[in-house]
Amino acid sequence: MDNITIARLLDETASLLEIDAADPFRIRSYRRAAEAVEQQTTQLSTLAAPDADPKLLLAIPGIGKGMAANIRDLVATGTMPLREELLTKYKPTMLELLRLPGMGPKTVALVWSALQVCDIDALEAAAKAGHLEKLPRMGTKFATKLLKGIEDHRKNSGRFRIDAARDYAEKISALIAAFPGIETITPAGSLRRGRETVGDLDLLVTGPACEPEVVSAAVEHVATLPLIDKLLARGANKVSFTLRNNLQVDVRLLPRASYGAALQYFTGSKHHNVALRQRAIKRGLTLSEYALLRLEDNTIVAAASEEEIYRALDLDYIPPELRENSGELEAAAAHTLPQLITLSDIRGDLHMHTNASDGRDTIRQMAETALAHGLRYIAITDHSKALAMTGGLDDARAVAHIKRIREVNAELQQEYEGRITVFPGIEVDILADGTLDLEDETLAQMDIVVASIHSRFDQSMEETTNRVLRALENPHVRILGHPTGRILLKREPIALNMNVILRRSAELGVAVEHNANPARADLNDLHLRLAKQHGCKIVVNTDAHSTEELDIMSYGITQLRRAWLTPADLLNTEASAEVMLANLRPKP
DNA sequence: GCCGTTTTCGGCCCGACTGTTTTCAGTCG
Repeated sequence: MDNITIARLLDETASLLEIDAADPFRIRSYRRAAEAVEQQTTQLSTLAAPDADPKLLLAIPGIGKGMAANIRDLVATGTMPLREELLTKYKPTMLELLRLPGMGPKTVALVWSALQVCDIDALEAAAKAGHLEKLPRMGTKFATKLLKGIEDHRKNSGRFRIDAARDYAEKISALIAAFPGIETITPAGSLRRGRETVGDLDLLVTGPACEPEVVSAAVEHVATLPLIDKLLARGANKVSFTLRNNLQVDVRLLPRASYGAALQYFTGSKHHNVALRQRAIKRGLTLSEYALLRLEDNTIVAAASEEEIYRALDLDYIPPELRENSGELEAAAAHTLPQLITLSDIRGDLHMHTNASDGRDTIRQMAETALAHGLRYIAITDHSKALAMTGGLDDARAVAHIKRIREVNAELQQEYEGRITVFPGIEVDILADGTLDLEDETLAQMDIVVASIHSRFDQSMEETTNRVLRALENPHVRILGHPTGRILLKREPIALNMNVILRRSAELGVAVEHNANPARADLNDLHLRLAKQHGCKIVVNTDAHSTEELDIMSYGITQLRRAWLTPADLLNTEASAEVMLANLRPKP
């Protein structure tokens, strides 16, 4: 049993305990343990083996005697007594109910005890039949909202966020690569195009072991991978299967000679490929997943690499992120494709948290990791007091925190000879009426004030828009944080008039943030293009809560590339911290 | 359940907001 599975089972047990109305602190122990397990780099199954030193498990923070016993049970038997006991009282499908908006553990327990409802279909039926309204503290409004939530959930489920998909792709690729004679494994499809979510995983495999006369052995290897849940299909050079989480994976093993054509074909998008094939036909050629052929005599024009295929069609190479048939073919023909932004263009990150609020690491740790990532400047922007659960800072603590940030900055400036600058900042909360939850005098002391919405996602579009507009008028606000408030796969974006907000941001010189977090991938390509049109200053930030999360900048870049953005379109590509700061809205 | 210790038990993040209320439980972050 791998760490991820152990973590998932512990986390599920925590949810079941919640439904069981158990001691909240006990529940939190299970959640903390799950997180701790997930972050371990060594496999716990070895530490939990009967002959292993029991101290090794206990050395992990968050794992005590009880949890160590749980983990040993999980590794030995695949389950544990508490989990089994809870599953006699509740159903595993109830865990899915918890993912619906408005459904917490108490409500899940209530519909179970009162109506024997334990899955989404039954809950939907109960809501439609008006049964929910007879329950305490539930009315028509709740039922309406719930039905909408179920609809959204159904629409999204079955799709996986790009970060999860990429993790699975890497895991599977490592297993496939173990077979001798396999050289290259490339994820194709929407993952390669950098879509925010993917429906299934396409993995293209090549190398000497994929040549037609020997490929069957490699196919056998893929078809017997240990993490396969259901084997769906197995052909001469293709294997399809699903993982336990229902993610479908299609693996294709192809000879080197046609790898480029296959990669092009399976990367898509469908519309891009249709347009590309039409272009081929106009030139007396035909494009398939095997090769670009001349129609009259079937001779191969190009097949081994994507570059030569595009070149043979009189096109510049089109990066996968642009392949949506939205003008990229015309631009490639006219040699006017933009020089897209890359990760190495990013020189600063202006939104991150430390252990002063809900982050995990210190100012110094964040700064040193940022430096190691090649950044020249960062802003520490912990939460303000309205976000109480994060330990958000009130005015006094915020001011004290600035002082610490300045001290650390002074130390780092000396140690690293000015290669990294740390700006003091805050992520201030935009309250329901558009005011901010800290005093202007406090904000005046910050170099970077990021204003974000964290509550009242139910306001009307007009109310929310006005709320943001009012916040923008505060002269201390320099960055509008995660503007659409979207939590991918979980919540719709806030209903607001982005056009108006982006226009006003541009007028005031307030930068708009593209949040790099794949969960919050929140300005979509349309918004980003609109922001560019309006002349907005755009920044891409990680919103990191730990040093590891500084890695997620790469996901933000992918989305910027999809929006055709170049380094010149971003503010935090500026090499000099001072120049970047001077380009932000001037301090009052 | 974990942790830290004053080795035996008390502390462990909490405020905003909603829908249903006539004073608050439940959800969310």
